[in-house]
Amino acid sequence: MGYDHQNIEKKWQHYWQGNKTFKATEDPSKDKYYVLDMFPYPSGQGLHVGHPEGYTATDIVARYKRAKGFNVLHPMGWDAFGLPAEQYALKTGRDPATFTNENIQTFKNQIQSLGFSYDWDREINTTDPEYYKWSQWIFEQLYKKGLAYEDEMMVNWAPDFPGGGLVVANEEVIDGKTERGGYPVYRKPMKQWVLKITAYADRLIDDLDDLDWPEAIKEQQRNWIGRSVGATVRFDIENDPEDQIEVFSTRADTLFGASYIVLAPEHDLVDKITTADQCEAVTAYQKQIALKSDLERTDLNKDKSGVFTGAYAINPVNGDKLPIWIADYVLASYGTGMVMGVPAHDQRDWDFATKFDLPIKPVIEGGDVTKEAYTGEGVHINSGFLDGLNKQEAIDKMIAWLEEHHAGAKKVNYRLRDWIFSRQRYWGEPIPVIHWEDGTMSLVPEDELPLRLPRLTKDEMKPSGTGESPLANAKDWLEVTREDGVKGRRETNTMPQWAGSSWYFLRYMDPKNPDALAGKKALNYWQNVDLYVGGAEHAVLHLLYARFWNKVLYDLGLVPNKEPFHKLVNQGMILGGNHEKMSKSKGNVVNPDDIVNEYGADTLRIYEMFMGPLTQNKPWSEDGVTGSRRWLDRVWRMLVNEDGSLTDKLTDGTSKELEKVYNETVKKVTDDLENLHFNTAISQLMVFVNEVYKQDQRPAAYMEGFVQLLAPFAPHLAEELWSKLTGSTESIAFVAWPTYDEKALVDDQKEIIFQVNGKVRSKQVMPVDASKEEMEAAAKADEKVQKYLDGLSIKKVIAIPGKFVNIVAK
RNA sequence: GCCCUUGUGGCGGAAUUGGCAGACGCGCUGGACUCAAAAUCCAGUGGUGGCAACACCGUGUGGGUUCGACUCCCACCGAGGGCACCA
Repeated sequence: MGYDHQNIEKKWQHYWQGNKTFKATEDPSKDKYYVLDMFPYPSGQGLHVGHPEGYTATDIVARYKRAKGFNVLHPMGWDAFGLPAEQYALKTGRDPATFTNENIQTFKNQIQSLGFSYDWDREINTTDPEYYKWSQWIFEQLYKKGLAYEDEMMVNWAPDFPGGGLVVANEEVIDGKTERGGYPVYRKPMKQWVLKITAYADRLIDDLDDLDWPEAIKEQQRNWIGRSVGATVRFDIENDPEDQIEVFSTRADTLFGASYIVLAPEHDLVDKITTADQCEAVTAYQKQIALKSDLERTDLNKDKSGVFTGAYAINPVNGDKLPIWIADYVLASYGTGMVMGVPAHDQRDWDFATKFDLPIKPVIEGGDVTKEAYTGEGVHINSGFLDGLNKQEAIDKMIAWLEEHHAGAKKVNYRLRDWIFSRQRYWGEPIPVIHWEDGTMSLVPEDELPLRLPRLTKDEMKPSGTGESPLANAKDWLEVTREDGVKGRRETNTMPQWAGSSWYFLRYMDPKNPDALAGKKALNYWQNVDLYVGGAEHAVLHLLYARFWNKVLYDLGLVPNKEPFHKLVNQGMILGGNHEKMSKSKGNVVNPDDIVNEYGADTLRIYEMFMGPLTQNKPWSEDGVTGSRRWLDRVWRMLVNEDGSLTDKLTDGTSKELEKVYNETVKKVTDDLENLHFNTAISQLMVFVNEVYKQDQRPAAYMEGFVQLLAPFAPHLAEELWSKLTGSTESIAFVAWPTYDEKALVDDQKEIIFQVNGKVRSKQVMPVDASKEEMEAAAKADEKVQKYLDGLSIKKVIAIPGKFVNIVAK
């Protein structure tokens, strides 16, 4: 009878649940620590071995911080709205609410079988009306602040998306296709709900600086927001006193080099300025462009195309007549949707000008503009009052000139666009808005929230075919009548999956509060998330949206912190044994349930943490799992006999032989936990066990300390060993973390390295406080060193006390 | 094209501030135990040459800085990820 993981794990999971060991309550006498996992979407597939990686990491930190005396908030919940459930419902006719709850139960059982120390009393579920009541409430606050508006706008329309097509947010479009499923995306004007995330663009960029996040993620967010500082320039239009051309440029200094103007084909001004004889060509081009998907407009078509409108603009700085063209390389959605063409110093403009034979006029010295655009630095030429200036001076001077002559101004532009918030779907939070037949619109009153999703039959859930949400089929739900008899229709679009996850970290602080998204007291105590762990795939979606909502709530005085996640860590992916991403088709998927049954949750936890650094991708290895299990067996045998009794090698007091390695282990494991270096912490625990096996005596104090160090990693085994060792009936969870004796780490003798010309040639044990001179003398006297010095003269000697001596000789 | 990350034994990976490269684990080899095997325990294990002491080589490639470079600098190559007609 050895280490029986089945019984031990069941026993302690039962104990923790029965005793509510990990229940968190606000306790002002303790420092708080909030450690959070990105909550999962409870798919029908169940847990993947990738899930436990991050969850184990946060669980280790949670358990460590508890032992360090922190009051730890460590919750779990379900991001349960979303498209896969709706597609499954369409296929099977089953009610999404029902099978979503079944999936949640499966996920929960699986997660609980891994022994994570979540406070399950705080479990949340985004599809629970008591939860989405507050998602809707937040939407209403956004609306009241003018941050949620309905607009007829160009949206990303994916007509082939199963279930009748779908509008997706800009962030959900990858290479002109939908992130989910890869369906082609077209631009289409549609009336949609939009959130004004652009109003927060500057703060979303600037506040990144103070966050303890991976630099790569911060950089991605900065790129996504895409702040660019430049100027607008206004051009009069020949024979059209009413209108003006206004372009955005980061290089206003090249205005003297402008040789044409380009408008986006969709721009409103196009129809007004096009001359009669160019009308046909322009209309044909517009039609052709409208049929292209985003992918065709960008990736697939690097060749420039465009049409002349027949109109001319007047360059404000020199009065030049510039032809106005339309071309699809100018995007309606960025800047003003118009650009000035400076072919000599912009490659795109150069390509266009070359193709259509427009003049190329250099205004910066350098390069050869007959071959390509020159985008390097240089002195201005052919530029009137800018001649002789360098880039920055010229930009500043030109902007001053434009402002003085009312022909332009300094301007900041963003790549970020407002967040398209409507989804033509059933399985999401209903947007709490009513459209009245008198043309007005109102919010569902707060005291009527939550606005519940109606149940739909299989037929009702089918797409309407118009691109409208299936909720349009729910007649009883849809139609409302006001007290004054005016009829209305509910908004049928629902919120995207990102809504529920944009604020869930706040709900955990006070998950049952019926009167607020969370109570003041709880919010002020827990503040924000100290450590947030999850996959890097959410770099610009979830993490940007959650920061945005948090800032809005902060501005409303509802949350105490301007940023929701102080420290962010992205765990790496667990790859298949063949170093490829796990997938069903490749047949390299590992099911965590199998590992837990055969080897135990503690083995899985230890293995996943020992594989390598948390943040890196690592291949799965079955041999690695058995190795981890063998080590836990070894730990068990270190303390427990075959018959289950404690080993008779246990002794009172400490031991000289183990003193140093024990203290080193406490120090190393503690330091490594602070830095999330779980793999090296485990390796140090292994070193300690190896040393213990070399000794006959096992000092109880060291054994207990070791079990405490092990507890965050392998909590079930540690609880069992702790109860055997100490006879305690209490959990190890709150036993104070071991400390180490600094003095025990210092030797009075140390091995000193003797180098000749940087190569190790000899070693000698010396007193640790030996002086430089003593070390140098010992090195020179060393036989082997002398051998290498033979025939050479010593040029220099470097000696670092306690480390090494290097003799440089020629 | 631009940006970020990364490259160390047969494999996963370690190496604090520039100071013994390869901790720990897997695998492999040998030994102990056993009638035998498994399990376990102990030892060895970067490459080349040598019976050996030992020598030389060695952290993607080529340079450089330094008494000393996996670590810092320059150029290049490979892998992974992000952005990409954003004016």
